Amino acid sequence: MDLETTFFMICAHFYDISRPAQNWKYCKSHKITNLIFYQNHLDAFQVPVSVAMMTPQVITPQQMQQILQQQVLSPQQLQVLLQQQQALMLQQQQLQEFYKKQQEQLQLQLLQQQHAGKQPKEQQQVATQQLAFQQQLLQMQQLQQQHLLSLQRQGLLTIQPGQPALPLQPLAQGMIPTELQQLWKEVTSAHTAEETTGNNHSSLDLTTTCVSSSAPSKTSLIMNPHASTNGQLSVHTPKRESLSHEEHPHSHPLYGHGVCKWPGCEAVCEDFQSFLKHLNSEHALDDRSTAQCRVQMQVVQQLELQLAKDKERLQAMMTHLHVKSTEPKAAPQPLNLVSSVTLSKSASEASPQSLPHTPTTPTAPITPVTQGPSVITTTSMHTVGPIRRRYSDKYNVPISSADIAQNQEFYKNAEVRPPFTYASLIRQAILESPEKQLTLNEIYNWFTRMFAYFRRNAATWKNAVRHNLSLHKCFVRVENVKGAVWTVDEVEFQKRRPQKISGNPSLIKNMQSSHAYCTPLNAALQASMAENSIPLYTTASMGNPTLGNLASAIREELNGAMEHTNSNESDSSPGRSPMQAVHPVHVKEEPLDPEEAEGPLSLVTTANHSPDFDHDRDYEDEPVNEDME
DNA sequence: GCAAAGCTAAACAATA
DNA sequence: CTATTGTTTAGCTTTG
Repeated sequence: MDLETTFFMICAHFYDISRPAQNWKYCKSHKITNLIFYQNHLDAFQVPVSVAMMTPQVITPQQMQQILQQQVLSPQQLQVLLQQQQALMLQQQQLQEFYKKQQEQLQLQLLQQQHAGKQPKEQQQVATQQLAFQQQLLQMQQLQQQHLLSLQRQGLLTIQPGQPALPLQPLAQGMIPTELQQLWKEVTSAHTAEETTGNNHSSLDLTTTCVSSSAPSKTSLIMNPHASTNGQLSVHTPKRESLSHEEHPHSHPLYGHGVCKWPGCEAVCEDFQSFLKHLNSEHALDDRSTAQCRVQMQVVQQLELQLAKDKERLQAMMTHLHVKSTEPKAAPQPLNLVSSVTLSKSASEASPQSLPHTPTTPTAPITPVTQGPSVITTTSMHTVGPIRRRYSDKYNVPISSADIAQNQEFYKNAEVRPPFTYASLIRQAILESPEKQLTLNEIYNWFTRMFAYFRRNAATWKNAVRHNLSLHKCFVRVENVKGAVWTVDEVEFQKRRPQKISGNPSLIKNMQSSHAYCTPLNAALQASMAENSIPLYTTASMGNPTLGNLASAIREELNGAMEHTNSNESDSSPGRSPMQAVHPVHVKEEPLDPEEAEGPLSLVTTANHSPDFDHDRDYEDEPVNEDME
């Protein structure tokens, strides 16, 4: 007896052989497939390669997608990455400008010198000078980097804790090059001054530069909070005052957890007094301290700049999305969408103060994804192309009308792969149709209409749809006058679920609790289900579409839960799908199981033409018209 | 480690 | 003849 025959027989035990051929064929083919595969390729199991942590500076769209979907990073980390990207771009721009300026200067110098003396020798000299100057510039830049790096190592430039190894460069180099240059010059000159003369002359330089700074008030705030009232900022005395900080004995910003928080210091000070001593001795007004201070100033300014920019951007995003989010019907639940949950979380945590309207609208469409190819997030996420199940499938199975309906705006506009299986989506498409039946083309249209993601790679997903239709016995092909349509055998569909949902009962709970506000409905549904007559399509007769969807969700969850608890009761239960009994149309060649053919419920007939499905018809204009042809 | 479920690709047949 | 629709197989990954 060969392997296939053996398996054929085994499968016949588990699957009703009298069912349509596709039922057990699936079992046979798949199991044999797997068995043969495992027999022949035992050594070929591949360990899924987990994507290594990307360097923070370069994020490919794929990685971005993965980050978003896998919740690898916290919102803060995402924020940081965003900042880094911005800083990098800024840096590039500024570097270009910087070089341009230098070129102009050189040109100017050249011209001047040419005017002064026109001897060719001098021209050569100028040329060499120019070269030397350029080299000097390069050197200077390198030194800047080195210096900043060393500052980072010393901890001079502190980074928020919890951030993943944030490199300094993006931030520091985000500074305006001229500023940086000057900063570097001053820092180095301070050092050299220290080395050579040891005097404090450079501190005077600091004073002048501080006073002549473009943002004196800001500077004063940073240097000394008390000096803000001082119109004429004098660095020397206020700074000393600020450093002594005697007014706030135990809340010195430079003192915490018994450690001096001076950048790069971290000296342990047992009490506040010793800290003050340490502060006055180690961090007195000298060249080093002032230099460090200035570095810190720059960092803070840069951060503020970044923050302002990001705030602005976030505000714009939120405004845009808020407008959009008012479009869909009341859909206040982000539900179990991995991506949207993550995103909304990150969005709201990123800078809550700039979002006056968000706290009250935790809507699913809080997505950073706006339409149009100009927006980074959208495009970068979809350019990934066909993504293979990056999403977590465990959330797929309990797909419900509510899941899709409440997030439909999101998926309509964002080319994000919906975290639902093809089977679930097909079922949803069919159930949303007024007749509970769709042609293949109508299903296609539903996909493209409801999900931006499916506006790409049509060949792939259409093939998958056809594959699913043929493969899963929950999809029944029905010959119609117009041709063939597909319907859903709800019982078959539900049958598949207990396996998956069994491992995750908490999911059901969460689901139910998340819909706690319709508890009465919940109870009613439970009651109705307890009677063993599952009112599969009663939602259609409910007035409120949202409630209907919610009820549908609950019912489905309960179905899953119940089927899980009393195993295969549904097999013999009268709660059979009405689908099979409903359509008078001729069913496909294979005769149905007589038991199944007598579906006791015919609720669907009343629901079929319920006007309440009109809200779904918004999305069905096209296919309906197309079908008329 | 295994089984089940899912996805993608592709071959192929039937049909419009 | 071509495009669409439907079926099936295969190979692979993910999940429980």
